[in-house]
Amino acid sequence: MRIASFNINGVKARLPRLIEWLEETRPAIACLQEIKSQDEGFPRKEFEAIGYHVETHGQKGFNGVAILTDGGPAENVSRGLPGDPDDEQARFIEADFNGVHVANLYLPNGNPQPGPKFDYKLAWMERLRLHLEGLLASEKPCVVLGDFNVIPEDKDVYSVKAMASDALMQPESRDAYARLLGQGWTDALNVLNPRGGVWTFWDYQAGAWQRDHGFRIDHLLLSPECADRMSAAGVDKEYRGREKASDHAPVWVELA
DNA sequence: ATGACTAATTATATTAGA
Repeated sequence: MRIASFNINGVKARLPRLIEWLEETRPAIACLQEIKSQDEGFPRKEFEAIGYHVETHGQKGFNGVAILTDGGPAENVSRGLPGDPDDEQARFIEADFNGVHVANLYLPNGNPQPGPKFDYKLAWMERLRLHLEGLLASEKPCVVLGDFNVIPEDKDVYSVKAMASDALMQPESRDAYARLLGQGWTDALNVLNPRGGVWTFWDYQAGAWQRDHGFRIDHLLLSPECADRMSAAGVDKEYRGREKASDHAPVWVELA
């Protein structure tokens, strides 16, 4: 079964591209970030028409995540990252489908740094770490995926110099990501491409796509139970080059 | 050193993204 993640940068602006991608690659589970839509405004009928069930966790204007499942509804759907009842940003949704637990996240960007947005990012990552402890302890097959807004290592960015002061690759961001992996998660794209050079995001500006100025910030973390079943993982890079594309490309993992 | 794009919003400039 294929499990995919796609930061779509606006579900309404991306609708034709999104339907096209689902029909062409047909993931069993598709996790979306940056739907930029409230739940009631999400165009669910268009997805249901091609056989997907829809679970959303949205808010007005920005953020927002969704889980699409092929041929049946997700179960045990839970919205919001535990640990801070005052956090109103819609960045996390998790559910079970086909015997796998998927946690879909849109981690805060954190720019500009230093500042309150960076503090929020690091606090969010600490909450995530605590929550993922529990998922690992369950010993169920789990995939934690989405837009992590972290460039894990220098090999994951086209230019270290150009991004040096960005929140995405500050030591604090990288340390927090490394602590997650240290719990026992497998970074699927990383283990299959140990030398790096794999990008999932290309900025709209300055011809970044044409120059291949990208970086890897969309990740698929597999629990040991899932890592054993991984048969392939990759980036659907060509979708970044299409008309009215998102600035992210989809990422996916195939589990036996 | 700066700006470049794109999407959404009680919009015609601002916020946010990365």
